[in-house]
Amino acid sequence: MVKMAQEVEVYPFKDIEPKWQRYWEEIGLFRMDPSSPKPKYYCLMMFPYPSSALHVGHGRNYIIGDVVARYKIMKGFNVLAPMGWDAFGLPAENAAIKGGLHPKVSTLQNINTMKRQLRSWGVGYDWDREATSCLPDYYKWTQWLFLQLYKKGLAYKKRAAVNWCPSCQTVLANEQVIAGCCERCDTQVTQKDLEQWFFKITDYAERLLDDLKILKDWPERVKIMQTNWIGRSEGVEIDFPVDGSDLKLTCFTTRVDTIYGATYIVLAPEHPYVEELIKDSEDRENILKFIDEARNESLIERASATVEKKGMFTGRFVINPVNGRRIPLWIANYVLMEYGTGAVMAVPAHDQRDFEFAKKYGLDIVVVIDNPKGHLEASKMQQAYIEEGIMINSHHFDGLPSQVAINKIADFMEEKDIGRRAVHYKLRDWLISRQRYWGAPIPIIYCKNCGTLPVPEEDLPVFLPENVRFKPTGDSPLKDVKEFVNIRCYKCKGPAKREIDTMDTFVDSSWYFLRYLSPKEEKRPFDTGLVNKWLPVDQYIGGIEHAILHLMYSRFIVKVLFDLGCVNFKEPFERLFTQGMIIKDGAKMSKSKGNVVSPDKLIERFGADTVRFYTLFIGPPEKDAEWSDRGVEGAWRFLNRVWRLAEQFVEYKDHRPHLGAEHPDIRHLGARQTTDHRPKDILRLRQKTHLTIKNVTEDMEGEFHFNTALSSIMELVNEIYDYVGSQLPAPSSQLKEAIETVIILLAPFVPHISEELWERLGNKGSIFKLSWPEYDPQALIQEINLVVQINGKVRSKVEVDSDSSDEKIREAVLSDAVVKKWTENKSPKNIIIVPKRLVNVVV
RNA sequence: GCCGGGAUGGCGGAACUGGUAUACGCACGGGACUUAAAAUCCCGGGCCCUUUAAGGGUGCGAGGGUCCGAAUCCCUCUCCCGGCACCA
Repeated sequence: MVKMAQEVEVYPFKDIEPKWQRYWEEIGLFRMDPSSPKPKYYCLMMFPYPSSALHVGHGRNYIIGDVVARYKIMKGFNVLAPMGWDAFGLPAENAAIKGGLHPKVSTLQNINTMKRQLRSWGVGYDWDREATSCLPDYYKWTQWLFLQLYKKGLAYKKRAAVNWCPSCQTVLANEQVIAGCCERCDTQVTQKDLEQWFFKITDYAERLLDDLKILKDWPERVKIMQTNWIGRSEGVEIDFPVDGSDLKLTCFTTRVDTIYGATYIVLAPEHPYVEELIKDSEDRENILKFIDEARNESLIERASATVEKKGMFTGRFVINPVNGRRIPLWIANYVLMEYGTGAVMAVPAHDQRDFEFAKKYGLDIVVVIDNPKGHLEASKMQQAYIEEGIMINSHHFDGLPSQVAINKIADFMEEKDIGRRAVHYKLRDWLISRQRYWGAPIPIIYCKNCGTLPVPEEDLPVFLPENVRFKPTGDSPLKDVKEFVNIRCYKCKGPAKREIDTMDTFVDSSWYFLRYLSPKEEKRPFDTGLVNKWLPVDQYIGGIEHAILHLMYSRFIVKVLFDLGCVNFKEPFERLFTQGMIIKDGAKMSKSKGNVVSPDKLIERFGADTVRFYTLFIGPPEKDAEWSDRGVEGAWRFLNRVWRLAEQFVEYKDHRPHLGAEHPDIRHLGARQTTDHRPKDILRLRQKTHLTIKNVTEDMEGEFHFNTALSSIMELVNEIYDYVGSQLPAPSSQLKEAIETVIILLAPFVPHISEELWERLGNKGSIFKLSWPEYDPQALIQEINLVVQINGKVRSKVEVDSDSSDEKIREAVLSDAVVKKWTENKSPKNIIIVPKRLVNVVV
């Protein structure tokens, strides 16, 4: 760590930073003005869960967002940059169970800590619009949202095998299970049969997929992840009559071209027909035992492709409807009830899983698609042939290419009514109930007479009782709160019970960006007029970890609201930016790993602007980056360098003596006199100034490559130092412009020091009231160095005017001494001139 | 296994639609200032060979190709990171 001698003169960030933070609040820099005629810009950061303290990794998100907001303010937009709190959730409740504070108390405390931290970073928000999801004025409307889905039939309760986290003592949505483990605590997830509330997101699968095309400014990888998660497959559902029974088994396949090669059918152990089908089997006991074992395999075992495929013959047969072949019916652990129909037609010759299974249990293998590169012999195959080919053993489809047959067979089946085209998705419905306390109560009551009833909207909110006993039981602690649970039915006035589960916090976060437009609204969740004016969000910024969860749920909820006529847009987020993580010692920062870098200490030592600068300079913001304390010092040095430069200029401006003997730096600068190139140097300085404006603006408008934007500004500062250092500069408009440009371009990144220097240079008012500078294309044109290559190798350079004709350039190049040396005795075959870049002489 | 993304000095990373590879910063070496240090300012640097100077060769994970010219385009391969993972 650095030693910081007290006597060293450094810029006074400790005075500057609070001063300007106060000033921005006073002038309401971040207060959105509803009556402004300026174009709107909704800049949204994913609202955080209020944990005890932020580290520099969290800071990256807010700093990036703050840079964007400040830049857009300078570009003349009416910027909306709100902030809120995703304040329900497990950690606060778990802390309470361990004997800590009540979740409400700890959450509100954490919010205060985080607000202080955000402020100390110089990150600005329109705090009048703050929304906190754990407060009744917010969750009232989360409950309202539930009721809307309920009314539309999009919220329903069903008994199902669900993911259960034994550590969190609650169910999880499919999206919250990562490789068979809980996304929060990494505990292995088990299966439980429970009655749970779901949102019918599967009804929106097609639209969630299709509308990804609208999202042009989303990272491709996020769209791909969502596409894969939705998992659309086109195929055919085929009915297989069970021999000696009225039952029909329907199988879904994407490879109907292989139907003639189906040699057996496999059912999932959970398939509803299993019981009926095996009731007369001699082997019934063993089959039931097998099913039981398969169902008890953990998710991780079931999900893993490497687990051994196991199955049992049911003793029954089904009829392949295309050829009348009687084929055996099996039950196997590798068939999933949740996907397709829970019954699969097996074609061992053309599916690797079926192939392995058939080999293991001695089932028939029939080739129906031949490899054009060499005839397939079922008995000799080492693995399934899954590619396209020529149809064989398939009656009148023989000889067709399989990719043609696939459609013809589907037509044929629809004609004969033995099958039909169908689309299936991997996406499952969203399980939203949680057996936990710290969430929005699900607004449902159960009446013995009237059944399941939604709480009337006028009775919202269903208040979350505060006086509860926290214990990890697997049931919501609300179960024991009698005055909460036991109520009268509003219909029959008889005794009724409230739903005791609360909602997944992802429901809270699926609509918060609408609440910001009218956070104090009491009569409705949001002001439709304002929301329609301000949405979609122009720029959304957050972590890649939400690529599927939050971002898909929000898209779903907005589409539901669109269908309800509550909003007039189909997608909530126009442009998405996902920033990378900050890594320390090779790992994500976390308390348990002990590698957390606290921003508070760094701000204390170097100031917020240094932390901001380094965080932005560390690398491209969408990529992960390794934190380096040394790098912070580099940022600190640079800001001091800017400070000294500007301070020096303040002295010029005032015509005060600037070569004071006491000040070694300036004495030194004055002492170095070289030949006077001033007119040329001044042009070069102006060129660099305008080139920097161009580069920085392009980085701001493009992919947010703030690291290169800052590099450009540093180059300009170096150029100014060179200019100032090589002569005794008289105050000039070009030098003034260069220094002012540095300060203005730096403003979105390091706002405190920029405001202060701007003021010290004699300007009034906030630097953010200026408009962003535009570059002068004329300033970029001047004499240029053309690189001269001989046969593609750099050998020399010539200086020419930027508007020289090719003829002139050719002349200049051929008369160059180095070129002459290399082309001696040879005449140039070809001379390639790349305008403003290089000349290649081919000999 | 499938689908993405990536590999550039000692390190983080630049390089516009193919056109001076290594900008900017960190670390390092040298110098100035200083009693000294810190801070600051200036200079230096891919690697190899040669050298008084200058110069030459080579170099963007590996190998090949297209082109006057390739980090960038094409083919083959290696490794790393992320997502999905028995989806029929």
